[in-house]
Amino acid sequence: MILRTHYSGDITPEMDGKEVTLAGWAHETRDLGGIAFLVLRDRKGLAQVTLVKKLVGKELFKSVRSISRESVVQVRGNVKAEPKAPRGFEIMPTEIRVLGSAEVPLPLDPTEKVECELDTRLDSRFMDVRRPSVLAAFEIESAVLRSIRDYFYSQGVTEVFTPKIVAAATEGGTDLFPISYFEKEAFLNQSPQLYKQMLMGAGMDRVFEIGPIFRAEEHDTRRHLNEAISIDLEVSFADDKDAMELLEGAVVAAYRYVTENCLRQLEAIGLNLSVPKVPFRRITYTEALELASERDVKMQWGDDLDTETERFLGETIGEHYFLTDWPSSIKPYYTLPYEDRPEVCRGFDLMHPRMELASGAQRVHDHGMLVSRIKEKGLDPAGFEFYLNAFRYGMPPHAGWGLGLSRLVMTMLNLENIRDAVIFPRDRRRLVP
RNA sequence: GUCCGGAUGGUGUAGUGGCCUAUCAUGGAAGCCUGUCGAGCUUCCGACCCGGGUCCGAAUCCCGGUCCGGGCGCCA
Repeated sequence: MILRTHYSGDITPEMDGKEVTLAGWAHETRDLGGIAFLVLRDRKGLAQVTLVKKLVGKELFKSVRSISRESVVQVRGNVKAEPKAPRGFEIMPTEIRVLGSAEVPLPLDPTEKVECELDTRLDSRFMDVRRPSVLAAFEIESAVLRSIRDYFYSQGVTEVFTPKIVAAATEGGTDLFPISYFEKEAFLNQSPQLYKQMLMGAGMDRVFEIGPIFRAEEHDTRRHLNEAISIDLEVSFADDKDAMELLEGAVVAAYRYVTENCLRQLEAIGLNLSVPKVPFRRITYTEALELASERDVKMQWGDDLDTETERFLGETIGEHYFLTDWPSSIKPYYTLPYEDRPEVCRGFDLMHPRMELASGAQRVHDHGMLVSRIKEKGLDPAGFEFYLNAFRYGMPPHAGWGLGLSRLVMTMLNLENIRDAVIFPRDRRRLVP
């Protein structure tokens, strides 16, 4: 049995006289002597419950005074259109039940009147999410996921799951978290990359996966976490240009869906969101260096972009853009080099002015070339056998990318810290809650 | 990892050697109040991160630790 008939946000003055039951949290109470107000909050908004002493009787009136802030309450009563009340209506209660009382003092202030540091908020995340602007960000994140899934389905992409527990640190580069797997050593996967490529060899043609990735790096910034959600796509019989179109398509689909369907949440955050225009600008790595050379001469062709250069490019360009044609030396072995100039490869990054959102590439699909690229990177092909086998019996040309969900949401909502876009973030220090 | 900054009631803060029996807001307790909507008014409650040192005297200065924030690095 559902304990409410309506959410606060669903009630309008036109429902005057209707009996409703609301359930939520005691956002605040105000006792004026002969009249008292209880503001009830649920996920869709606030509703004012008005208690007139003479109407509700001493008992019920008195009971409201004993309800602590943030206690869970159920209120049965009648809607009354009332111009003096917020949103033009109030609830005239016949019954108020406390379903879960809240202790005092609270670990933070859910009414958002008193500021609160991020660390304090994360320690009591369950209460932090009661704050309307915090809840709104996570509801928008859900909308982003929904819209991107819808977009993928409209493009004929199949959703898959690949293992997060893997045998070895086969991808080189970043640090993996080791775990104990019965009598064997295992790791938490840092990317579904190898698996989604194998599924191209499996003939699944177009796949996507939305799932966690784990990186054991010691980075400690506002835009890095050790556990993140990655939106990964891989498509066969397609090249890097096709993959970029699908990427900008997914991003714009998300922005469009949010602007059309999350008005209440955007208002709670105080954000006026506009949809970026496609196609996004394409800028080659070499062009980016030339742009940056006006200010920064430290960068040499072949270096990865440092934070300062990245920020300069963002400020100069001012909107989403693709960085293409990277030096092969700083992209992973599975990125396809250009045939006529192998020092440059068909890898790309999707950039927001504030940071990198996604990276992808046209992949190497020739078995022999892949083996030599692995060797060139100083890795041992023997460790990649399970992966390389998929390239020996008919692997189609393919391309794909991985997009950071939290970075997408963070940049969309202009959040200061990536932890504002993850309900229970895992960073260098935080393992609880 | 590294550099810089910080740690004061439940929460957010003021306070740069004595004026601190520590400021303000929010909150909590008690009371008044029939239209609040960041309600108002009265009274009360509640804090200097830990350890060592300097000094007649330390929230304040020094050393070490812990934790936190920001920058950079690291990051296919």
